[in-house]
Amino acid sequence: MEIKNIKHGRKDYKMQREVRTRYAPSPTGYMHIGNLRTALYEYLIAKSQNGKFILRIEDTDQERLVEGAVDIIYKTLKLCGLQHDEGPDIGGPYAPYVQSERKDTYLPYAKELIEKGHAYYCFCSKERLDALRKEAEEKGQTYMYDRHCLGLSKEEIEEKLKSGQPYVIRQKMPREGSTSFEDAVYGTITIENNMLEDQILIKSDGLPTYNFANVIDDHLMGITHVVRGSEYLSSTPKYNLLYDAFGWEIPVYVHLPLIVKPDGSKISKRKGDAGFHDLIEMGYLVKAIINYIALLGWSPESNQEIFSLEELVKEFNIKHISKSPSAFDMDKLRWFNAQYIRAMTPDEFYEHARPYLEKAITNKNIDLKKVSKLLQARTEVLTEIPSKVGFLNELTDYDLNIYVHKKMKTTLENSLESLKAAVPVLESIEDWNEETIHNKLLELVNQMGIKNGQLLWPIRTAITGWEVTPGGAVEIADLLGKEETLRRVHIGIERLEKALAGNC
RNA sequence: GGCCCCAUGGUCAAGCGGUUAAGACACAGCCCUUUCACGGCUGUAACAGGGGUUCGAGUCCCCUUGGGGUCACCA
Repeated sequence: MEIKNIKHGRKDYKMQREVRTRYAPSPTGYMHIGNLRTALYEYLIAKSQNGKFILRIEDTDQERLVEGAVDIIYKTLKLCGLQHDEGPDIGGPYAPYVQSERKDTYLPYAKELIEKGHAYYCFCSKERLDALRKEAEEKGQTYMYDRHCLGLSKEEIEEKLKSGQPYVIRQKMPREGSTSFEDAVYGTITIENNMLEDQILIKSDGLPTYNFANVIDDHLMGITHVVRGSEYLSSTPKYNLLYDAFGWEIPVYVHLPLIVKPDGSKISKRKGDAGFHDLIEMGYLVKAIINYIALLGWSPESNQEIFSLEELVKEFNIKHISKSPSAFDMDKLRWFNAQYIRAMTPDEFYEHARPYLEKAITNKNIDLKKVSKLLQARTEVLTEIPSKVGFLNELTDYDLNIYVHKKMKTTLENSLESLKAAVPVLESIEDWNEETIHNKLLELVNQMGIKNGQLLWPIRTAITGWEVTPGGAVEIADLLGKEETLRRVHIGIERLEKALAGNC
């Protein structure tokens, strides 16, 4: 009862403490979409409680280091607006924030553990370990370190140390009982202690393993909420044993469900799955990506779907994080992207579309801004722009059958009539713009006593040569200009006449 | 294989013992309309299976099945 009260008091204290989360990537050069979401949630958890978001680089595995990877991390966080409050590039009260630069801080803690009886030196060679592993495998057993070095006497250890024999430091796990912990999303998790291996804390190169460094650094840096992927769920008891051995307060754990591919398998760089930067290159907007992944594994209380980062900060709540893995759905991302495109002002969209338009449209007479207006409601992903505007450059050969449209009630014959009738009307337009073209053409429709489509469909067909185009006859005629429009209409007339004559 | 976790339409998901089981994407149809889009409306579609508990179970418990994670001197 008393203990319970103490714990309770501690919890209250914790609630008053400043919330501190950390994003702790290892610099391997690829921004996995799941990692990004972890960073996002860490940011949201901190910011929604007026806390701090810290960036820490976990580079204790020097073999996996990738040049420039840290810059990718900075760049991505910045692009996404996930501005950290402390980190290697901006410093902070707990610097340094790169684990390789904190190399010397870990060993003393490991030694403290040895003194307390929670860890021990191990001099086993890689060969011996491999042989052990192989043997276990052949017997169909689960390999676990046999504690060979636990029995070493103090003298033996001294001697080996003195002779410079390479060593690691292992955590000594309890062999009986079980360890439970509370996860903010998964609830209580219990694992039998005999499932816990005497994991390595300090590697033979003197650097700590993740398993050790994360505990030391999280404590030293005052991290209150440890947020990470659910793959760490089963090793969390090991970390808690460490916290307990040191007498440190255990942080709040927030394990996140995985993001998987539509077929349920996990996303991997090796299989060529798209990372964050690939999505950007594919024409997706940063804000759309953030919005989408925020909703992959978390849901707001309302039915709102479109969220700015600021709104997410307001709405985010750990309680609504789900436990089951979610599939990354490109279609839905596309939809979000389209939503963001439509929400832009015409000028904003133009700025985004311009690079694509400039590359795709070689016809210098075309007003790109007008094209951009036509495209905004018809674009879901920026990269699809080029495929929609080719007809503006030049009129290519087209199948005359596209003049025939059932719903428009157009045929080769009446298309020819319409085009012929349109020529003098178009020629008579002095001030060539959408309004004048529109008015004149509709006037003609009235005169001819036909439906709009019967005149406009053939014109659009003649001046584009495409069955489907962004914009109708009027907009496109305006874009092409009077001369080019008439030139293309005449080509249409010629080709239709030829075809009809041939048929008779 | 041992251990851990998960399980509502094709996908993302709401739901906290009593609901006609939301909403979104995708799909289909209709409307708008000079094509295509946009927009609007409508529709198809789900509680994995079996046992309990309860007056009553998607909601709680157990089993089965399925999926995922984890078992490194990687994180």
